[in-house]
Amino acid sequence: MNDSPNDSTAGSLAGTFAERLIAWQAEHGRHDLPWQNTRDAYRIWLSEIMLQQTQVATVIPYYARFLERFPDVAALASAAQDDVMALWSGLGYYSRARNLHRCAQVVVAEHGGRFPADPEALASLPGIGRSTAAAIAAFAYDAHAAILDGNVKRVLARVFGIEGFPGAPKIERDMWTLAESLLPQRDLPAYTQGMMDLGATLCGRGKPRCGECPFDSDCIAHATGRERTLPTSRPKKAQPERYVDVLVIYAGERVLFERRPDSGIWGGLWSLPELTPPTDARDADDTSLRARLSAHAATLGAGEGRVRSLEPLHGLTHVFTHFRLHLRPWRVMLESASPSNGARHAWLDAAGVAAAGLPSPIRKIADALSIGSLSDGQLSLPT
DNA sequence: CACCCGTGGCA
DNA sequence: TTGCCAAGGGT
Repeated sequence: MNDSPNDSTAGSLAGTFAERLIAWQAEHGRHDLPWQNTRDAYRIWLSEIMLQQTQVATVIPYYARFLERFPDVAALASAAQDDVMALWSGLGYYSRARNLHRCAQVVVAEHGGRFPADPEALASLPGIGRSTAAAIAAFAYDAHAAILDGNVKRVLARVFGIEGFPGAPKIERDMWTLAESLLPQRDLPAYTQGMMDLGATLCGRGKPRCGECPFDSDCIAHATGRERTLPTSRPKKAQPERYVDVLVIYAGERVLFERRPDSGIWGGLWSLPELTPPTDARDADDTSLRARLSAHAATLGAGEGRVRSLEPLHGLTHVFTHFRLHLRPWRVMLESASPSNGARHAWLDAAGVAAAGLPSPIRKIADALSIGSLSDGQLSLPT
């Protein structure tokens, strides 16, 4: 189409972009990832959700465990949320797991258990946005739809010399338009996989291997020596520090856990009771701080006056994308457990802790204290 | 539109 | 050690 000598570089390249990419993918792309070589929309969907903002190597073991436990959409739809969260525990971005669960229920209830083939219908489901919808539709149904993930943004920014942070709304709009314009009329699965593979292998963030790239001679970034500066990096922002005291409240062999609300950090996971210290009372020797922690433990665990001991444990820092969290665990020994703590609380033994979905740093604390070291326990938490 | 939401690997 | 960010979506 655009192969006349008068066309711009981008126009000329655009004419052969897809066929070059598809040829490269067949020869050098990835063909044996666990979620490839299937047309099962459920398996494709599951992989796409897990792969959102998450690297392939991290996803692989989670994907295998998840499929074994929930082999089809009906099994997932009928699962308990705690079981879903437990299998997702450690993957991060836990709204993905809650949306995944809800999506499965919607697919069963409103689509007869079959994922829709229309990208727009897919994108209306929980946890599926425009790019994920296009990936599912292309891989499962050969749909003519463009993805725009981190890989594609990097490839487009370099090959077409696009300046500006790809997360900025204007740049992103332009990239969507470009991505749509480059789509081939056929071989959508190979093309889509090729975009992902090129961005993940040759055209990676660090040192792109331009000598092996099918666009070597036409890539603007390569031609102008901008491989390292494109795509434009995200504007820096100061990351806040947060501090939290967490209570490891023992009553005999059991430890008190509480379920976090669905919204906010670690939504839907089981965690330890926590208290945010006042800015002027972060010292472990602060009398008012210890009194507050003790009172909170007593209220949660056993009523006033039943706290036998309170001692600070070794702290840790957990780094998030958007802030740093300093956790200071405290060991609290109670004389006896309160019989009722409500639906948001549970006294867990080692097997219960092993089976529960915990945030990573809380899992670290539990491991350090040898809580939940029995790894074959069944999940038994209140609903 | 701006911000929120995890974790681990790697330079 | 610190910075960067990966098969993004929701609000």
